[in-house]
Amino acid sequence: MKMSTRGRYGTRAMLDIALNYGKGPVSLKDMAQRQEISVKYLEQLIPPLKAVGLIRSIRGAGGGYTLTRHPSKINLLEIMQSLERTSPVDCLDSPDVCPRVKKCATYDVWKEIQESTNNILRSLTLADMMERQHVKSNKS
Amino acid sequence: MKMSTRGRYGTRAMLDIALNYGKGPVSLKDMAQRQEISVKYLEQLIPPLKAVGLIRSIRGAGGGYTLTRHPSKINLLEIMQSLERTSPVDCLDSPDVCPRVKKCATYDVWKEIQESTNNILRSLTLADMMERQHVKSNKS
DNA sequence: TAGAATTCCTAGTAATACAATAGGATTTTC
DNA sequence: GAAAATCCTATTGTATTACTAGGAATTCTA
Repeated sequence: MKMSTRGRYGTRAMLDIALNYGKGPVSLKDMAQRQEISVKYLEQLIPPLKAVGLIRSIRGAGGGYTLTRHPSKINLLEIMQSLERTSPVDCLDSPDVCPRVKKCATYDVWKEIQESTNNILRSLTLADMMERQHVKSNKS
Repeated sequence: MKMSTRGRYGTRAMLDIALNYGKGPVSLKDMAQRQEISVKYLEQLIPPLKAVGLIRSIRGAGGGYTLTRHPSKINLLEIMQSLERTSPVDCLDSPDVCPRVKKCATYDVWKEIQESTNNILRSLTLADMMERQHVKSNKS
Protein backbone atom coordinates (compact mmCIF):
# COMPACT_ATOMS: atom_id res chain seq x y z
CA MET A 1 0.00 0.00 0.00
CA LYS A 2 2.97 2.22 -0.53
CA MET A 3 3.64 4.71 -3.24
CA SER A 4 7.19 5.00 -4.53
CA THR A 5 9.22 8.18 -4.60
CA ARG A 6 9.34 7.99 -8.38
CA GLY A 7 5.68 8.80 -8.68
CA ARG A 8 5.73 11.42 -5.98
CA TYR A 9 8.85 13.20 -7.12
CA GLY A 10 7.69 12.92 -10.69
CA THR A 11 4.42 14.69 -10.05
CA ARG A 12 6.24 17.39 -8.12
CA ALA A 13 8.57 17.79 -11.07
CA MET A 14 5.67 18.02 -13.48
CA LEU A 15 3.97 20.60 -11.31
CA ASP A 16 7.21 22.55 -11.22
CA ILE A 17 7.35 22.59 -15.01
CA ALA A 18 3.67 23.47 -15.18
CA LEU A 19 4.16 26.48 -12.93
CA ASN A 20 6.51 27.86 -15.57
CA TYR A 21 4.15 27.12 -18.44
CA GLY A 22 4.50 29.70 -21.21
CA LYS A 23 7.66 31.17 -19.72
CA GLY A 24 10.25 28.98 -21.41
CA PRO A 25 11.89 25.71 -20.46
CA VAL A 26 12.69 24.66 -16.91
CA SER A 27 16.16 23.19 -16.27
CA LEU A 28 16.73 20.26 -13.98
CA LYS A 29 19.18 22.35 -12.03
CA ASP A 30 16.54 24.91 -11.09
CA MET A 31 13.97 22.24 -10.49
CA ALA A 32 16.35 20.34 -8.24
CA GLN A 33 16.93 23.39 -6.09
CA ARG A 34 13.28 24.26 -5.69
CA GLN A 35 12.16 20.69 -5.08
CA GLU A 36 15.17 19.61 -3.04
CA ILE A 37 15.70 16.54 -5.19
CA SER A 38 19.08 15.71 -6.73
CA VAL A 39 19.56 16.50 -10.42
CA LYS A 40 20.75 12.96 -10.95
CA TYR A 41 17.60 11.47 -9.57
CA LEU A 42 15.35 13.83 -11.47
CA GLU A 43 17.21 12.88 -14.61
CA GLN A 44 15.89 9.36 -14.24
CA LEU A 45 12.28 10.43 -14.08
CA ILE A 46 12.46 12.31 -17.36
CA PRO A 47 12.70 9.52 -19.94
CA PRO A 48 9.35 7.89 -19.06
CA LEU A 49 7.62 11.26 -19.02
CA LYS A 50 9.02 12.03 -22.44
CA ALA A 51 8.17 8.57 -23.71
CA VAL A 52 4.46 9.10 -23.11
CA GLY A 53 4.66 12.57 -24.62
CA LEU A 54 3.94 14.69 -21.56
CA ILE A 55 7.07 16.82 -21.83
CA ARG A 56 9.42 17.99 -24.51
CA SER A 57 13.11 18.74 -23.98
CA ILE A 58 15.35 21.48 -25.31
CA ARG A 59 19.01 20.62 -25.24
CA GLY A 60 22.04 22.79 -24.72
CA ALA A 61 22.65 25.91 -22.69
CA GLY A 62 19.45 27.62 -21.69
CA GLY A 63 17.60 24.40 -22.34
CA GLY A 64 15.25 22.40 -20.16
CA TYR A 65 11.76 20.97 -20.26
CA THR A 66 8.31 22.18 -21.19
CA LEU A 67 4.87 20.62 -21.20
CA THR A 68 3.57 19.46 -24.55
CA ARG A 69 -0.01 20.41 -23.63
CA HIS A 70 -1.80 22.97 -21.53
CA PRO A 71 -1.69 22.08 -17.80
CA SER A 72 -5.45 21.60 -17.82
CA LYS A 73 -5.00 18.81 -20.35
CA ILE A 74 -2.64 16.69 -18.27
CA ASN A 75 -3.94 14.70 -15.32
CA LEU A 76 -2.08 13.05 -12.48
CA LEU A 77 -3.01 9.54 -13.50
CA GLU A 78 -1.08 9.91 -16.75
CA ILE A 79 1.94 11.05 -14.82
CA MET A 80 1.79 8.31 -12.23
CA GLN A 81 1.19 5.57 -14.74
CA SER A 82 4.24 6.54 -16.71
CA LEU A 83 6.43 6.49 -13.62
CA GLU A 84 5.34 3.55 -11.55
CA ARG A 85 3.19 0.50 -11.41
CA THR A 86 -0.12 1.95 -10.24
CA SER A 87 -1.71 -1.39 -9.58
CA PRO A 88 -1.81 -2.30 -5.88
CA VAL A 89 -1.72 -5.98 -6.74
CA ASP A 90 -0.22 -7.83 -9.72
CA CYS A 91 -3.29 -9.92 -10.42
CA LEU A 92 -5.19 -6.78 -11.42
CA ASP A 93 -2.88 -6.07 -14.33
CA SER A 94 -2.28 -9.65 -15.34
CA PRO A 95 -4.91 -12.02 -13.96
CA ASP A 96 -2.88 -14.94 -15.28
CA VAL A 97 -0.34 -14.75 -12.48
CA CYS A 98 -2.87 -16.18 -10.04
CA PRO A 99 -5.15 -19.12 -10.72
CA ARG A 100 -7.41 -18.09 -7.85
CA VAL A 101 -8.57 -14.84 -9.36
CA LYS A 102 -12.02 -16.06 -10.30
CA LYS A 103 -12.88 -17.53 -6.95
CA CYS A 104 -11.02 -14.92 -4.89
CA ALA A 105 -13.34 -12.64 -2.99
CA THR A 106 -10.56 -10.27 -2.02
CA TYR A 107 -9.65 -9.68 -5.66
CA ASP A 108 -12.70 -7.46 -6.08
CA VAL A 109 -11.67 -5.38 -3.11
CA TRP A 110 -8.24 -4.59 -4.51
CA LYS A 111 -9.91 -3.74 -7.78
CA GLU A 112 -12.29 -1.36 -6.10
CA ILE A 113 -9.38 0.35 -4.38
CA GLN A 114 -7.46 0.67 -7.60
CA GLU A 115 -10.43 2.20 -9.36
CA SER A 116 -11.08 4.73 -6.66
CA THR A 117 -7.48 5.92 -6.55
CA ASN A 118 -7.33 6.05 -10.33
CA ASN A 119 -10.47 8.15 -10.34
CA ILE A 120 -8.96 10.60 -7.93
CA LEU A 121 -5.77 10.90 -9.93
CA ARG A 122 -7.61 11.19 -13.22
CA SER A 123 -9.82 13.95 -11.91
CA LEU A 124 -6.89 16.16 -11.00
CA THR A 125 -5.08 18.13 -13.70
CA LEU A 126 -1.85 20.04 -13.42
CA ALA A 127 -3.92 23.21 -13.69
CA ASP A 128 -5.84 22.14 -10.59
CA MET A 129 -2.56 21.52 -8.82
CA MET A 130 -1.24 24.95 -9.81
CA GLU A 131 -4.35 26.48 -8.31
CA ARG A 132 -3.89 24.54 -5.09
CA GLN A 133 -0.25 25.48 -4.96
CA HIS A 134 -1.10 29.16 -5.21
CA VAL A 135 -3.63 28.90 -2.43
CA LYS A 136 -1.07 27.18 -0.22
CA SER A 137 1.66 29.67 -0.99
CA ASN A 138 -0.53 32.64 -0.19
CA LYS A 139 -1.64 31.24 3.11
CA SER A 140 1.77 30.54 4.57
CA MET B 1 1.29 2.16 -4.87
CA LYS B 2 1.74 -1.47 -4.08
CA MET B 3 0.11 -3.58 -1.44
CA SER B 4 2.22 -6.20 0.29
CA THR B 5 1.44 -9.87 0.44
CA ARG B 6 1.16 -9.63 4.21
CA GLY B 7 -2.02 -7.63 3.97
CA ARG B 8 -3.46 -9.67 1.16
CA TYR B 9 -2.66 -13.06 2.62
CA GLY B 10 -3.75 -11.85 6.00
CA THR B 11 -7.21 -10.88 4.84
CA ARG B 12 -7.54 -14.17 3.02
CA ALA B 13 -6.57 -15.96 6.21
CA MET B 14 -9.10 -13.97 8.20
CA LEU B 15 -11.80 -14.73 5.68
CA ASP B 16 -10.87 -18.38 5.92
CA ILE B 17 -11.30 -18.33 9.66
CA ALA B 18 -14.53 -16.38 9.30
CA LEU B 19 -15.99 -18.98 6.96
CA ASN B 20 -15.65 -21.46 9.79
CA TYR B 21 -17.18 -19.16 12.39
CA GLY B 22 -19.10 -21.11 15.00
CA LYS B 23 -17.71 -24.43 13.84
CA GLY B 24 -14.59 -24.62 15.94
CA PRO B 25 -11.03 -23.46 15.44
CA VAL B 26 -9.24 -23.45 12.09
CA SER B 27 -5.71 -24.86 12.01
CA LEU B 28 -2.93 -23.29 10.00
CA LYS B 29 -2.42 -26.58 8.25
CA ASP B 30 -5.92 -26.61 6.82
CA MET B 31 -5.80 -22.92 6.06
CA ALA B 32 -2.49 -23.34 4.26
CA GLN B 33 -3.91 -26.04 2.04
CA ARG B 34 -7.02 -24.11 1.13
CA GLN B 35 -5.24 -20.81 0.60
CA GLU B 36 -2.10 -22.24 -0.97
CA ILE B 37 0.13 -20.33 1.39
CA SER B 38 2.87 -22.02 3.42
CA VAL B 39 2.17 -22.73 7.07
CA LYS B 40 5.41 -21.00 7.95
CA TYR B 41 4.41 -17.81 6.26
CA LEU B 42 0.91 -17.83 7.71
CA GLU B 43 2.46 -18.32 11.10
CA GLN B 44 4.02 -14.89 10.79
CA LEU B 45 0.77 -13.14 10.10
CA ILE B 46 -0.86 -14.46 13.23
CA PRO B 47 0.90 -12.50 16.01
CA PRO B 48 -0.19 -9.05 14.78
CA LEU B 49 -3.76 -10.23 14.32
CA LYS B 50 -3.77 -11.60 17.83
CA ALA B 51 -2.13 -8.48 19.19
CA VAL B 52 -5.03 -6.30 18.09
CA GLY B 53 -7.50 -8.83 19.41
CA LEU B 54 -9.07 -10.01 16.18
CA ILE B 55 -8.40 -13.69 16.72
CA ARG B 56 -7.91 -16.06 19.60
CA SER B 57 -5.79 -19.20 19.51
CA ILE B 58 -6.32 -22.66 20.92
CA ARG B 59 -3.14 -24.62 21.39
CA GLY B 60 -2.44 -28.31 21.11
CA ALA B 61 -3.91 -31.05 18.99
CA GLY B 62 -7.22 -30.06 17.47
CA GLY B 63 -6.39 -26.45 18.11
CA GLY B 64 -6.32 -23.49 15.78
CA TYR B 65 -7.79 -20.01 15.52
CA THR B 66 -11.19 -18.43 15.92
CA LEU B 67 -12.50 -14.90 15.58
CA THR B 68 -13.05 -13.00 18.78
CA ARG B 69 -16.10 -11.22 17.36
CA HIS B 70 -18.87 -11.89 14.91
CA PRO B 71 -17.67 -11.51 11.28
CA SER B 72 -19.97 -8.54 10.83
CA LYS B 73 -18.06 -6.74 13.57
CA ILE B 74 -14.64 -6.98 11.93
CA ASN B 75 -13.77 -4.80 8.96
CA LEU B 76 -10.91 -5.06 6.50
CA LEU B 77 -9.25 -1.84 7.60
CA GLU B 78 -8.61 -3.28 11.04
CA ILE B 79 -7.02 -6.32 9.46
CA MET B 80 -4.87 -4.38 7.02
CA GLN B 81 -3.72 -1.88 9.60
CA SER B 82 -2.52 -4.62 11.88
CA LEU B 83 -0.51 -6.26 9.12
CA GLU B 84 1.04 -3.47 7.10
CA ARG B 85 1.67 0.20 6.85
CA THR B 86 -1.50 1.41 5.18
CA SER B 87 -0.20 4.88 4.49
CA PRO B 88 0.84 5.40 0.86
CA VAL B 89 3.35 8.02 1.90
CA ASP B 90 5.30 8.46 5.13
CA CYS B 91 4.49 12.15 5.51
CA LEU B 92 0.83 11.26 6.10
CA ASP B 93 1.58 9.29 9.24
CA SER B 94 4.36 11.49 10.52
CA PRO B 95 4.33 14.96 8.95
CA ASP B 96 7.60 15.72 10.66
CA VAL B 97 9.64 13.66 8.22
CA CYS B 98 9.19 16.30 5.53
CA PRO B 99 9.54 20.04 6.07
CA ARG B 100 7.60 20.73 2.86
CA VAL B 101 4.31 19.29 4.05
CA LYS B 102 2.62 22.63 4.57
CA LYS B 103 3.50 24.06 1.19
CA CYS B 104 3.25 20.80 -0.71
CA ALA B 105 0.26 20.68 -3.04
CA THR B 106 0.70 16.99 -3.73
CA TYR B 107 0.45 16.14 -0.04
CA ASP B 108 -3.30 16.70 -0.15
CA VAL B 109 -3.63 14.32 -3.06
CA TRP B 110 -1.96 11.43 -1.27
CA LYS B 111 -4.13 12.18 1.72
CA GLU B 112 -7.27 12.03 -0.39
CA ILE B 113 -6.17 8.69 -1.79
CA GLN B 114 -5.46 7.31 1.64
CA GLU B 115 -8.85 8.36 2.91
CA SER B 116 -10.71 6.86 0.01
CA THR B 117 -8.98 3.50 0.31
CA ASN B 118 -9.46 3.51 4.06
CA ASN B 119 -13.15 4.19 3.56
CA ILE B 120 -13.49 1.24 1.24
CA LEU B 121 -11.68 -1.08 3.62
CA ARG B 122 -13.62 0.18 6.62
CA SER B 123 -16.94 -0.31 4.88
CA LEU B 124 -16.29 -3.99 4.23
CA THR B 125 -16.76 -6.52 7.02
CA LEU B 126 -15.77 -10.15 7.04
CA ALA B 127 -19.48 -10.96 6.87
CA ASP B 128 -19.66 -9.01 3.60
CA MET B 129 -16.71 -10.94 2.32
CA MET B 130 -18.29 -14.26 3.28
CA GLU B 131 -21.35 -13.25 1.33
CA ARG B 132 -19.24 -12.37 -1.70
CA GLN B 133 -17.33 -15.59 -1.43
CA HIS B 134 -20.53 -17.61 -1.48
CA VAL B 135 -21.75 -15.80 -4.55
CA LYS B 136 -18.46 -16.46 -6.32
CA SER B 137 -18.38 -20.12 -5.33
CA ASN B 138 -21.88 -20.78 -6.57
CA LYS B 139 -21.21 -19.16 -9.92
CA SER B 140 -18.13 -21.12 -10.87
C1' DT C 1 1.53 -41.68 29.86
C1' DA C 2 3.33 -41.65 25.19
C1' DG C 3 2.86 -39.72 20.98
C1' DA C 4 0.70 -36.91 17.69
C1' DA C 5 -0.93 -32.48 16.46
C1' DT C 6 -0.80 -28.15 17.01
C1' DT C 7 0.60 -23.24 18.36
C1' DC C 8 4.52 -20.38 19.66
C1' DC C 9 9.04 -18.07 19.29
C1' DT C 10 13.33 -16.44 17.33
C1' DA C 11 16.55 -16.31 13.89
C1' DG C 12 18.19 -16.33 9.45
C1' DT C 13 18.33 -15.94 4.35
C1' DA C 14 17.38 -15.02 -0.33
C1' DA C 15 15.45 -12.18 -3.65
C1' DT C 16 13.76 -8.04 -5.16
C1' DA C 17 12.84 -3.44 -5.72
C1' DC C 18 13.94 1.05 -4.60
C1' DA C 19 16.67 5.16 -4.16
C1' DA C 20 20.44 7.38 -5.35
C1' DT C 21 25.05 8.23 -7.39
C1' DA C 22 28.84 8.32 -11.06
C1' DG C 23 30.99 9.45 -15.27
C1' DG C 24 31.10 10.85 -19.47
C1' DA C 25 29.01 11.73 -24.32
C1' DT C 26 26.25 14.89 -26.95
C1' DT C 27 23.99 19.15 -28.16
C1' DT C 28 23.34 24.06 -28.18
C1' DT C 29 24.11 28.86 -26.96
C1' DC C 30 26.90 32.91 -26.69
C1' DG D 1 35.72 27.36 -27.83
C1' DA D 2 33.86 27.39 -23.30
C1' DA D 3 29.84 26.87 -20.61
C1' DA D 4 25.40 24.97 -19.76
C1' DA D 5 22.38 21.92 -20.51
C1' DT D 6 20.32 17.27 -21.81
C1' DC D 7 21.24 12.39 -22.64
C1' DC D 8 22.73 7.64 -21.71
C1' DT D 9 24.31 3.58 -19.27
C1' DA D 10 26.03 1.44 -15.51
C1' DT D 11 26.64 0.73 -10.71
C1' DT D 12 26.01 0.76 -5.86
C1' DG D 13 23.92 0.89 -1.58
C1' DT D 14 20.08 -0.06 1.22
C1' DA D 15 15.80 -1.39 2.86
C1' DT D 16 12.02 -4.17 2.58
C1' DT D 17 9.74 -8.13 1.51
C1' DA D 18 8.90 -12.83 1.23
C1' DC D 19 9.93 -16.85 2.85
C1' DT D 20 12.38 -20.75 5.38
C1' DA D 21 14.33 -23.33 9.48
C1' DG D 22 14.41 -25.47 13.84
C1' DG D 23 12.88 -26.41 17.87
C1' DA D 24 10.19 -25.38 22.40
C1' DA D 25 5.74 -25.48 24.62
C1' DT D 26 1.05 -26.99 24.94
C1' DT D 27 -2.90 -29.95 24.54
C1' DC D 28 -5.61 -33.81 23.03
C1' DT D 29 -6.36 -38.71 22.49
C1' DA D 30 -5.73 -43.45 22.63
